[in-house]
Amino acid sequence: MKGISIKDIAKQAGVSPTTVSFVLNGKAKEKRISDQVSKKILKIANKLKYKPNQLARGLRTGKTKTLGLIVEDIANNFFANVAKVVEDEADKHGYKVLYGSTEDNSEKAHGLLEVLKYRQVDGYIITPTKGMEKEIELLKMVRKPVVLMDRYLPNVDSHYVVVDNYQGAYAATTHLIEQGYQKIAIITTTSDQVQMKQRMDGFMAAFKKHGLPYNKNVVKRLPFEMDRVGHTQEITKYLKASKVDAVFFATNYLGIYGIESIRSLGLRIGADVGMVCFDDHDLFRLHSPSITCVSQPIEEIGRQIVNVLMKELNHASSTSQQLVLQPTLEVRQSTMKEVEPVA
Amino acid sequence: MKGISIKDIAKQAGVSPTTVSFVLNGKAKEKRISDQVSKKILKIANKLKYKPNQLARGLRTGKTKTLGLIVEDIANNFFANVAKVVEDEADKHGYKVLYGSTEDNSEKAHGLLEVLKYRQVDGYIITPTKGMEKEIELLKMVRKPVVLMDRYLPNVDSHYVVVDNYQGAYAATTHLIEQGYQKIAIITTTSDQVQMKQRMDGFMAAFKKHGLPYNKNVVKRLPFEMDRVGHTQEITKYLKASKVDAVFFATNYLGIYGIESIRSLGLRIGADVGMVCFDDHDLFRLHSPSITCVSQPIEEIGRQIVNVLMKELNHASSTSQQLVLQPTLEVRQSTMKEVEPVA
DNA sequence: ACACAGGGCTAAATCGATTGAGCGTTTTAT
DNA sequence: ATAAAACGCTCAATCGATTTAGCCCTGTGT
Repeated sequence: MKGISIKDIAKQAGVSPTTVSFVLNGKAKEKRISDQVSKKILKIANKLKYKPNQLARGLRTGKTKTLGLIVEDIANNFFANVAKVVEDEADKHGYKVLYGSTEDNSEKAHGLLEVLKYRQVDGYIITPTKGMEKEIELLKMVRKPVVLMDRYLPNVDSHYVVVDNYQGAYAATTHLIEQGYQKIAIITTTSDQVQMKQRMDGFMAAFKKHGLPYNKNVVKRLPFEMDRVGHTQEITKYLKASKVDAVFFATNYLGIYGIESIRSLGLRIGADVGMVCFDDHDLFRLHSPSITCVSQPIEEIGRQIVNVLMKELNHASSTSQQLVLQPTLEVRQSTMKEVEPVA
Repeated sequence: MKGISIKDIAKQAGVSPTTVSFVLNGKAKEKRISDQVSKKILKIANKLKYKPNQLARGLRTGKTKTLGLIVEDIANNFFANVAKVVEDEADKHGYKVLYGSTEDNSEKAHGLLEVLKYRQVDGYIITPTKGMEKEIELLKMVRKPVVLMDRYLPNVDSHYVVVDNYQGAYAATTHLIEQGYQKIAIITTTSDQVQMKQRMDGFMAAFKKHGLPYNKNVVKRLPFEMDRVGHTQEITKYLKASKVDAVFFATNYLGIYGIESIRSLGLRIGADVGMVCFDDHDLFRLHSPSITCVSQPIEEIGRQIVNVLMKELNHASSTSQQLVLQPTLEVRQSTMKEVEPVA
């Protein structure tokens, strides 16, 4: 029950714990341990199924082989999926993951960082909240690798892995225009975080490129804190008043509320009102008509996050790795003016 | 950067680390440390924002204040939601959570247990896979608290938190009957795990109670491994052949495939074919018509899991705590024969 | 006055792994 | 021939907190 320690191996091999440590850490050559002894130790370690005690090791080396994953909400589809990939990838490198959700609340985020800090995690994967700049800088100070995800902080030079929100929004909007929609609107949040700003910019660029007439009614902003009923009411009201024929929803949940709103007006999605949404969701794929969306490469996001983190853990680079992945436009039925037969 | 240690406090207070440790662990009285010294130490600890190094503490005590959470799939809605509650609750007790997904694969599950073991987690929350009996027994041997979730192993005496699958299925089936559906079928998995068996039993009990005519066509079983296309094809074929007027889907994903299948047959959900599904999903709530389902009390499940675990961590009880929570039937449009206006 | 009983605190061992310094012996270089 | 280098390995300190054993001092009882 005690678990096999390095001492047990040393005893069986008739050598000192030091030697065992050297061999097990691949320093046999460097430390001039004979092949005979090396082999013997390895064999015994295998036989005993020795696993180093990570606590002891961590105490001595300061490395815990643990990563801290701070997401906005682990119960959210996108983050849960990324979390899974991250866990898988980290595992390949012998790392485990401690996670936590911020609910986009700076206080909670701060608390999580505190805990992870005195748990001595080796690296951080963070979906930053507002005003987190100093904390990220602090982690950089103490040379803890940090990779931001989903969004980054414009005035902090850090590693990050995000998608090209601008391009995604641009492509989605262009698609709507090419499908023949004329009065296109964007429904977004009041947030000024970078990812939202870029989606807005991408939308506007496509909008203006095609010379669509702009007035302030083209943009509808809704506060994140508003509840479900509030959202659908506002969207419904807006759709009724503005008589748009297509909408670009800047987030997942806005799209969902949008579906409800469009339906409640008795309008047909696609035929009467086209729609595209940023970020995919089971619901969009399975809905009838299915919903066109800008899909984020979740697998790749997760892989790259861990990839960047591992590089930093091995030898910190001087320049920040800032990866902008391309999302893909998933064309579905919600952007088709002709009614298609249900597949 | 080094972090405040117990020695720093000792130095400032002019006492030994031992004394500091006693005071900080609330053993001041027991160890007869004077109030003066106690207060002084506490004050300094606060001022310095001392946080014990969990590694050192863990090395000495064997307690890491970390829980291992092994779920079937962290990217799955249900598990992700439970995970979130678990994390929150654990945090209240000063515990952090290491997670992992099994994909219902015994090999992966075994690997996860290995890692968590030599990471010295204090307790385990496990969604067991087949043939995990010995491993659970082993953990019991070494007195590591384990709480199973979602399902349990019938021939292992362990703690667990599950929902009343039988009642849930019984209520759902009864509801279908009371809504006037006559030819009711169950579509379930080929799995013989306990939760599936109970759902089947609950269905059959309601079915027979109301004297519905039984023949083997009432039950359709589909293998878990089958892909999406296979599932929808099989379900579609079955629905066409059996001419049922309502279906009880025994899981989440079967219900989703079911929606697709029913639609592809040009049938109206609710009006032509009633449906109920075990387990809720965003899609069911937002689908139109919305889907009646048996909803699991996720908050409560998460809370109770941690609750049981904490009790065990504090003082192991001799009897197993086996909680069976009641699910609730969420009646929605998919079990209404009359077509309702979309809300 | 002397033993004995607390009271108030500390020294040192311990958990398991890592690592800088170093110790004998043999080989190589000069 | 003799110092220096190469070998092959080990000692002991260290990480930070916990915990057992015990030291010294004061007060009490007889």
